[in-house]
Amino acid sequence: MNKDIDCNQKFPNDNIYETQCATIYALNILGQKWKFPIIWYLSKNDTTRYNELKRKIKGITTTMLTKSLRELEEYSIIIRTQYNTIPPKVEYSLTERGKALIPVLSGLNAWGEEQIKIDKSK
Amino acid sequence: MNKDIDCNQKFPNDNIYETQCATIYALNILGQKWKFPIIWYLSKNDTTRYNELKRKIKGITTTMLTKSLRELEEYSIIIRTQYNTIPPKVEYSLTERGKALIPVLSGLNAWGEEQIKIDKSK
DNA sequence: CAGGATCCTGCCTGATACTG
DNA sequence: CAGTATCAGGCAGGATCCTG
Repeated sequence: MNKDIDCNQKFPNDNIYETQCATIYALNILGQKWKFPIIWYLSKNDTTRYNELKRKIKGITTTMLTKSLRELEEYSIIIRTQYNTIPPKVEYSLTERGKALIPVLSGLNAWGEEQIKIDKSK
Repeated sequence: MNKDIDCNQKFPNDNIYETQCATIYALNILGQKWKFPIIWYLSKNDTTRYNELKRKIKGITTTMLTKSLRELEEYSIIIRTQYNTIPPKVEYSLTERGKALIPVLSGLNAWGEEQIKIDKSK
C-alpha cells in the first residue's frame, strides 16, 4: 500500500476520477467555500427552496449559490426538483450519496464546537 | 437555537473567533488546498520531517507547505519541534486538537473510497 | 422565484533563486 | 536540511444588473 498522497492536481476542476487518494477525491468535490455549508443546511432541513438557502446561508451570493448547487448536483450529492409553476419553484435535497456525508459534517461541526469551547475558556 | 448558517465572512483570514457556526469555524482553519492532506499524512505517520512531507505530498511546493504548516501550528493543530543540529532537523506532529480531527478525516476518506467504488462499478 | 450574464479583483498558488 | 524572498498569474469568489 502506497502511503504517498497524490495531490498533484488542481481541484476542483480536474478529472477527479483519476485521483489516487480518496481524501483528495472528496475534497475535489467538496473543497470550496460554500459546499459544506450548503450540505450542512440541507442535512438539517430536507428539501429546501433556492431562496430559502440564499436567505439562511448568510453572505452567499446568487452566483456562488447557483454554481455550488450545479456542481453538487453534477456529483450526485444533491438533487434538484423543478416545478413548472408560476412563479417557478425549485427544491433541493440530499441524495443518498449526500446523506452519507452527514456523519462527516457532524464530526467536523462537533470538532469546531469543541475547539470554540476550549478557546473561550482561555 | 438558530438554524441559520452564518457564513458572512471571508475565511481563512478573518477573525475566526467571532464565528457563529462551528462548521465555518472549522473550515476557516482547514479550508484550503493542502491542509487536509497534510493532517491526513501526519495522522498516518506521527512525527514527520519537513522534506518527507514535501516528498510524500505530491505536488506541494515549499511555499505552500511552509505556509500551511505555519497556519496549522498557529491554530494548534500541529506542533513543530526544531533541533539545532547541523544540518538542521525539524519535525512536525499532530497535537491533541489535531488528533481529534482524525475521525473526521477518516470519515471523509471512507466516503471518498465508497464513492470511487460506486463510480467504477458503473 | 430562481436564476443568467458580465465584469472585476484579491489572494491563493506556483516557479524560481537563494541561504544559514 | 529546512526553509525565505521575490515575482507573477489564474481562478475562485463577489458585485451588480437583468429576465422568463
